[in-house]
Amino acid sequence: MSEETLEKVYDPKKVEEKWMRRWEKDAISHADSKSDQPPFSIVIPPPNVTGSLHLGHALNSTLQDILSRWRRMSGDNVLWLPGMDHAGIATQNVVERRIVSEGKMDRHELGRKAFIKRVWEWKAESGGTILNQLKRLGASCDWQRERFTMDEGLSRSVTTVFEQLYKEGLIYRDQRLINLCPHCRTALSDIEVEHEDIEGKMYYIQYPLADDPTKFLTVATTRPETMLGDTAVAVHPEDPRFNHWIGKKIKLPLTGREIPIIGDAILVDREKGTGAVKITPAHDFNDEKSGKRHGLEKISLIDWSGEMEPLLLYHAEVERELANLLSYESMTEARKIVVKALDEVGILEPKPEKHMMSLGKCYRCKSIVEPFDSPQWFVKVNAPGNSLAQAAIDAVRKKKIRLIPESWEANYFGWMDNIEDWCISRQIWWGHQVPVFYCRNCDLDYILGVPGGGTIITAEATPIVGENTCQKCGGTDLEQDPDVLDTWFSSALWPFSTLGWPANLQADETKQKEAEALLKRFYPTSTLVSGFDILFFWVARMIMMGLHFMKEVPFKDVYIHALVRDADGQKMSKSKGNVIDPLDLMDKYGTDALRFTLAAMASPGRDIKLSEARIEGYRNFCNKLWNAARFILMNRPGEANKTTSVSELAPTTSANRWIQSRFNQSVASVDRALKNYRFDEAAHEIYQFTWHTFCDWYLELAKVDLQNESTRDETYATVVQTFEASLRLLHPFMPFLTEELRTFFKADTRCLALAEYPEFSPEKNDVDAEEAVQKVVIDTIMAVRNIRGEMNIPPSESLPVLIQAKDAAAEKAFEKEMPYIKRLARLSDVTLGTSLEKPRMSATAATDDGTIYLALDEARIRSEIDRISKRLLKAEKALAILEKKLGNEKFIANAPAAVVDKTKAEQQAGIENKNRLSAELQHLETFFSNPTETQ
RNA sequence: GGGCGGGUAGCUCAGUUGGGAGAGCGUCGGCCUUACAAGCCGAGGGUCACAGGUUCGAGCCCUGUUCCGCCCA
Repeated sequence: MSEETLEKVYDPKKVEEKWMRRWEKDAISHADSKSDQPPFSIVIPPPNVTGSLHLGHALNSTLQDILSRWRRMSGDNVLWLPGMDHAGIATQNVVERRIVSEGKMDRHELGRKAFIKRVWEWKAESGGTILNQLKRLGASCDWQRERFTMDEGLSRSVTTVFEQLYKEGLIYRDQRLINLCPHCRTALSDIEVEHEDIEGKMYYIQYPLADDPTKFLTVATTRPETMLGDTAVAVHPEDPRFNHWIGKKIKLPLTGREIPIIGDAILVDREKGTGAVKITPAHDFNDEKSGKRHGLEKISLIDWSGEMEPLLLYHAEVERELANLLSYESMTEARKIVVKALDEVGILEPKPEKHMMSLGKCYRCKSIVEPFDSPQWFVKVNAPGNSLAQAAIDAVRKKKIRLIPESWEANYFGWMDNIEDWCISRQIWWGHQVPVFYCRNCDLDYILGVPGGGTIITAEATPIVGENTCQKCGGTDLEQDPDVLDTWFSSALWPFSTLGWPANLQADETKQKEAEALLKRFYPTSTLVSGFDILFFWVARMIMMGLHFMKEVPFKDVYIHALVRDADGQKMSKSKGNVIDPLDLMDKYGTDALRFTLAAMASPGRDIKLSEARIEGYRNFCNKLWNAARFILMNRPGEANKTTSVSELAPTTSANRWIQSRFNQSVASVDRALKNYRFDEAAHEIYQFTWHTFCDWYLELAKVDLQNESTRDETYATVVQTFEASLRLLHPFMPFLTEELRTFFKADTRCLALAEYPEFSPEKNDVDAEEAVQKVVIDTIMAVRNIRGEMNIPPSESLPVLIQAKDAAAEKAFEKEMPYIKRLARLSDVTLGTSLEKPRMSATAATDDGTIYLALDEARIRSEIDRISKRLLKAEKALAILEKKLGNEKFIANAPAAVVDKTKAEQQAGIENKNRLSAELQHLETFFSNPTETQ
């Protein structure tokens, strides 16, 4: 290919798809279960099967891809395992909406079996678009090993885990309050409830004594509608106002019931409210605990839809007229009705009082959740002697698992120390059905049909787990538990279930061997990359399950990244309408630019406010590299082939030696940054090197050597070598562009993705070359440019200068590097020497090795005076700080000698600089006091 | 109420053994310098939220105040 075919501007669209296909064809990311290379494994946080790529995924996957590509190129046997989560509630809702739109009422009309079939059909048709989007992002997952939380193997893992935990007593069934989402009609775990502070109203209700209706206790509540389910009123046992009433009875208003007054020092805070508290154990978590302490009955009022249920109202002995009004009303409606009824009786104290209260909402549908009394399955997380949580805490405390950034540890410990049992049953259909059965013969009374379809099995039924027959009667007529497991239950097993655990249950011997090999090689996985929002949902539970079943941590490092927000720092959400679609950004700026932006902004512990300006900047970076490649191709010797062998190249020119040394140091920085998960630092280092060091300085210097017959070949070779190596260094961040560009310089049939990552080697450091170029070339050129810039001397105006070298050695150095200096500073003519006669009036600049004189015509003397004045002011300021420091005796006495010496040296240099500048200034001013002398 | 993170240039943010205040974008000035105007060269811009303390020395360590964000109760 020649330069004619390279367009002036990089167009990502033309190359991205090609390389996506090529990587897939070459299976660059397929891990070898038998390879002896060091393993490196990552399991992807499985996106929801219903999902489509958002910026969170883009960030998460970009970081994983950078790690994967980096380790792969570094010689590791990399497994990045992709897959999806069945996302129980979310998926069920999606499919259910479709059914409704097709004219059916709801899933119950379809029936469970048919519904699940429909979900699978939906998945086959429209599920998993996100995986293709990940491919577009360049994700180098091992696509041949894609898994799904509901696939056969993973379902086997789920059943195995459930049965074992049950047999260990770590899974149990209980009837208690859980969080009910009335909209999703299912139980939620505690962390699936989001809390929101809202301004509520406090109601004060007078509860009359049963034996003396003239006396009453006033209770305060934010939820008056639940009073129909009260089973006691509590006061503080040491509260002299009320404690003599303990043991008496209350006639519960609006009902036919009498309830006891009890003393409860835990529940009642004497300072707050009225000092008397209504207890509703079926509708409040704290009341349930108090009820348990005092043996109170739980009287529930609502059904699974969160509506007032007539039979329950009857059981609660609610006055019939009121019960009729309340039947099938939501809690919100019920509140209005009950408040009105209380008011009519005249026992509502009118104290309109605003009160901040916390409202629980479903994390899926944002409906208000209700505490609901029902039979559910739980995982016991802190069983004495067999505590899942304690093991998970210890693993992090003993650094078997590192959280990065470490600051998340406090959060992790805080949550784990207070963790409560995990409610894992969900009353939905899409998911792993609880692998528990009940005997229709023995427990028929406990298996209840629910109006509108479905089954409820009460807590009294005896679970049959891992057996085909009833242990009591030997019967085989079994009914499976209708609930399904929390989606997070199966994703908790992801790091080992995806590798084929349990291997002994694989279908055949080949599969078993493969599973064993995978587990042995890739578990524990190396790194988990996760957003902090699922630290508890997912990460903590993987740690518990991994430790329990594999006896080893599931991953060694957890890199926790932040949220991607919009440019104003707002969380992106559909309802706010501020969602930025990463695919749009990829279309507009190219995938590499987006990836690079995300990596460069991924500073630990800080949210990413994504701005398009930043992406645009990195789009420009892509273009810069593209044009560097164009330039290099333009300089390719006609007959040269692509396989420039430069591995043993020992360059001789200063520029060539310099760039090799500089590149080597960049490699070290990038390596250090990546090892510390500092994606931002790695990205900045590569950006800085390729743009400013390689393009801005080196290529400009190389132009000189390329025009010189004797240095041409080595220079072209060095240019290509360094550029190609830079592409490799950059590849994990910008896979598409780097692959494309490398094809012009390497006839390698392998992808760049499989090439070697640059390695730092101390012997490649070249201190002499670095110093020569920095001091003699760069400092000099910058000095001249500063003069030009300040005086607006255009580059087209070539300048003659004098360079006064400070000694013979310096003179030699200037002599040697003069071609670079002349070209980059655009000098027409240079007079070099150690004792030159300087021009009468000139602009001057000093470097370590000499002084540069630029003859001035009269018109520019004024601006030179300005320029020198500015510099003098700066120099004086800097010097003053140093002198103050050195004038402090305590500094001399206490600071380390090295610091003092350094400061003294700086002071010396500062003085010389200042003196030189002020002398120069004086000299320039003589022109105006005595202009004739200029001639 | 408890916990965590943050307040650094006009904007977005870096800045970890305490000793130089930095980057990108934007701004200003000069350039179509034979790869790149999505570019090149130069320049300006900050009492590092506030108040104390430790130290020879604090953006960095300690205490308090304040504002913003998040998590938990």
